[in-house]
Amino acid sequence: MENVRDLFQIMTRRFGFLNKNCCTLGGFNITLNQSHILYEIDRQHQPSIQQIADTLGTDITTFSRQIQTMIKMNLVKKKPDTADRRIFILSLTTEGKFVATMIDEQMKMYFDEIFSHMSESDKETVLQSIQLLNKTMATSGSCCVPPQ
Amino acid sequence: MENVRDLFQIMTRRFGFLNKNCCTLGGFNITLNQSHILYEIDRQHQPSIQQIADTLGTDITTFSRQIQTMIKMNLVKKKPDTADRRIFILSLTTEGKFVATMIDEQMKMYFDEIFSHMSESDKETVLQSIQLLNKTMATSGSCCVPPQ
DNA sequence: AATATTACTTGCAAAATGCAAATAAAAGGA
DNA sequence: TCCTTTTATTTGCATTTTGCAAGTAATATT
Repeated sequence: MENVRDLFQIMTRRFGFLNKNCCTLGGFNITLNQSHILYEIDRQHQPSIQQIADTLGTDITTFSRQIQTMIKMNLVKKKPDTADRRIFILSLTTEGKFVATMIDEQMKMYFDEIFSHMSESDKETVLQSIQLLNKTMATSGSCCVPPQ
Repeated sequence: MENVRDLFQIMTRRFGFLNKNCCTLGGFNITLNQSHILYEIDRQHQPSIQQIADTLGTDITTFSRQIQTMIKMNLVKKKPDTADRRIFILSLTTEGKFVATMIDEQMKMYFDEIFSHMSESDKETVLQSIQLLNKTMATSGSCCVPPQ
């Protein structure tokens, strides 16, 4: 058995490549980072700029500009919160949602391909393992959150 | 059970944060990217510049400059290959090796912390799952390699 | 009402990126 | 062998990305 860090490093690198491939596929040309932003806006419920920046561990001033770019690209919208006018709520435009969905389907295809080389019970074990790992990392204090 | 992509996305994000934390800890101030470069040079046997760039999926011209920076920082050395003088072999300096080792130990501590919240048999299952996953992704054609 | 905090934006200078082109060495073909 | 092609690496250059410091505007606290 290789050491633990090696296992994780290799796995996350491969997953990173997979993610990167999905960005450039199918004509739309977005960066890996933009793909992650689309993903998070799609996932979270009425997220603010600050929330997504925190989730991704990106500096807020940098993120502010990344959003400006994506608004110009017509992938993302922002509208002021009705209750607190300092806050801007992010959402995907129709085009942004389309791109996010395309990427999602592409990722699903890749995963299906990977897991097609595994028995159903192995697949089950692997997915449950990752789920357990995520749960454990979530409870495990300061180790797996953005710095500061 | 959440969907597969979500599981992976969350896991790799957490692992990314963990990695990032290790860069800034303990006084040395290197970027996440530099940490990955140290890791790969340490891991591979007499790697060339091209090899590491390929492993990390980084553009060769960008990588050439990243290495120049790390040589100036006295973390990395390069020396021409004796057999093929186009090639430069990378290695860590004493200081680079020290930093790589510190990061490695820090990562090990984090992993120990995470897995301390798990039963020994769960830990075993999780690690074997990741190993299986890596093996499967390795054989599974074009899906998990750098673009082009 | 004055002060502090929070959410977000902009100025600016530094760093990182990648394409095109250059160099230099090795490999392959006639 | 000479000529062409390929490979490994570097540099020029223009663009993009980054993050700190400082700003605005709105809410929260005192």
